[in-house]
Amino acid sequence: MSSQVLSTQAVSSAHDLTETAWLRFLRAHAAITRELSSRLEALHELTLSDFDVLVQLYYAEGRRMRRIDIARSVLLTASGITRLLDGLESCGLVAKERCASDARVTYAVLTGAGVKKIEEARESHNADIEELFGSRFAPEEREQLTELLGRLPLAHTAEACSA
Amino acid sequence: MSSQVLSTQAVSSAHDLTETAWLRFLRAHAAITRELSSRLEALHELTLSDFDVLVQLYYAEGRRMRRIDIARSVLLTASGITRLLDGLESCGLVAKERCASDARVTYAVLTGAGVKKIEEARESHNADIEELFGSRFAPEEREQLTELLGRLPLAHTAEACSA
DNA sequence: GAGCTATACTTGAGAACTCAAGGATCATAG
DNA sequence: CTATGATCCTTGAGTTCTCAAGTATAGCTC
Repeated sequence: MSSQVLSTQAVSSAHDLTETAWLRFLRAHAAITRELSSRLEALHELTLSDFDVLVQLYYAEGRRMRRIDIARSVLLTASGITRLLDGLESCGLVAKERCASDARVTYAVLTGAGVKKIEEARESHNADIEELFGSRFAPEEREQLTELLGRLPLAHTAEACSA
Repeated sequence: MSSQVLSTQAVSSAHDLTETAWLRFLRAHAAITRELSSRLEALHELTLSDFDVLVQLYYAEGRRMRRIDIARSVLLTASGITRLLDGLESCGLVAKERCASDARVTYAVLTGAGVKKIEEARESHNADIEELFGSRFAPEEREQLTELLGRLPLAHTAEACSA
């Protein structure tokens, strides 16, 4: 790490290489999410997590999901989701809905305002992602990168999303 | 995103590809750092950020750095560093040191205990990184990945580290 | 149908940040 | 030498999470 690790030259053993790659991964994540979330906040008053949840709901069947499934798909804890949805509910973007067959679960449903919001926000946000992330790579590099990243642990996401 | 975006099959346009790659990047980061930091905490009572700062100091000249430079290299704000170092100082891993030539700056210096701590922690932590991240890739894939990640915005890290 | 365990959700307390503001020192320009 | 502005650091307040504990419901087993 430090000087050696982030400069390209000192890359030598397989081990240092892993360290370099990991450090770049970490720093890039910090730098990009910082910028993305500040833009998202400024333009749409949404957190990156808010946005993430909204998009999950947007694509879900009936634009509705169990809270626990949201938690798993965006990698937050159940209690994190409770608090996050509290916010989105008080903004009128999401509503609660009881489940007929299981009284333990409450669905989160996207409201009309929520749909509108996410459609607006997605435009600028996708452009930002393209600028800060995607545009760095040629088409076939994108595929490579996507494939490589796909080998990393994604926790429950893959399962939750391949359903 | 959602179903389409994280499954490999629905990958089609360049745009969706960027979205997929970005989502994988985000989720992988969440999943890996969660696991890494829980192991680090359990074995060594260190945060991922603590560790990061400690390693930066470990490799710095004289094992000493200005707080502002630490902030830039690990991508935290100055105030975040103040609080983080407060913790490390009260654990005796790091000490303050006045700068002779500039009274505004206080250095953070790694103590003997700090050196020992980081050398211990690095062993298991590097193994964890290898397990959760590096081991997913063949040697030449590591180089590819490292190169690709190097094109992403790393904020001040590159400058701070190439010095 | 009584008890057990598992699941879904919420809540209180606390960790790890951020931002905005303030204090101290430095560097420069007049 | 003195004002001006930049830089380094800290602090108070607020945000967004987490973990642990608690409540309520479900389903299974005997």
